[in-house]
Amino acid sequence: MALFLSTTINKMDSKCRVSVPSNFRNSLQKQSFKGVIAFPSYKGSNIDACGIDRMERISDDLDNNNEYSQEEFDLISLYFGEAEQLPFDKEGRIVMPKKLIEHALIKNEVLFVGLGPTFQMWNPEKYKKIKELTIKRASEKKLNPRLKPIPKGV
Amino acid sequence: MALFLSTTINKMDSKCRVSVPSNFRNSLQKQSFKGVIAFPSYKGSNIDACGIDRMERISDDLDNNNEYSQEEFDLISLYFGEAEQLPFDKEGRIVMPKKLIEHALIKNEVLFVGLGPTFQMWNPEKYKKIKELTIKRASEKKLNPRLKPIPKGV
DNA sequence: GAAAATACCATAATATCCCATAATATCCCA
DNA sequence: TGGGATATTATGGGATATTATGGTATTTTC
Repeated sequence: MALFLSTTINKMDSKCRVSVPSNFRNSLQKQSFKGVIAFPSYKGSNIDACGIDRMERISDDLDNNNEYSQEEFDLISLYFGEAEQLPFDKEGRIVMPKKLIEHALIKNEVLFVGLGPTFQMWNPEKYKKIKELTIKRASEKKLNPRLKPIPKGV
Repeated sequence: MALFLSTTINKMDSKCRVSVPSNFRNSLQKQSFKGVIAFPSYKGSNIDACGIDRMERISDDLDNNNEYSQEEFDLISLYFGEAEQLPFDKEGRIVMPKKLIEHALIKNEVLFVGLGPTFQMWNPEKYKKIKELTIKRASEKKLNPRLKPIPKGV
């Protein structure tokens, strides 16, 4: 499974092309579809993304595992419908579709942030605000930003 | 699991390259990503680091374990975004990103401290000060500096 | 045929490789 | 156990490759 880490800001040009950061690209290039799967996030004004591998796994799970409730099933199905398949060009760029640009309020810069098995794309300014808010809320609730004890000696 | 022990100071050159101490390198070289995962510490001006194995476990846990609250999830996600993936060059060096250099106020030397499953990187002078402070506080509180029995698997 | 999408080429900046060296650590055998 | 022989480090610098980013040409699509 891909593991996406770190944060990068890249420019989007007049043709809506953006370079996917090379460290993200490396794991995506190895997958059966050479590119990015992207959705509008239902939580906020950003784009959720991953590689095709993850989609295939979710698809298999949906097919074979009956533990999903009807609501969950419907929601996941919606996701598939909204997913955009964005292939790399020779230079490792993707073209941002208008829908996603509008949803994430992207202007001429795209922030890529790794979230482990997935990553997100943001308008850098929006991201900064949300990040600060998250930290503020966490400190108000006295959440310890340390990772929980991880099973088996991590 | 990697076990990082002892302390070393190495030089950072004009290209921001630093040799990772060979005893640290040995266990990191065996992991699936040959290099170091590094974050700005949330506690102070130093860098927290580990190998990719640890991140993969955390990532899997985050993906499969639904016990996290939304706040916790968001906070951990931030961590992934701040993580830097630093590959070894052929000589066993990593390149320190500007962000981390600034966070840890590193000049031209990097101190590596082993902390068992993880390690830290410091500006040597900062570390010295913190260390002295820690010892002073402990002696004021008459803390017994003996190691406690360590929970299983750490 | 016009507009949009895609492929192709160019380039500056950056990162990585590759080689060299001195210092240190490790080995090995008398 | 000593001490020379060998290997491994940490470190430096120049050559090479990769990235991110443009722009132009060619192909689609309707």
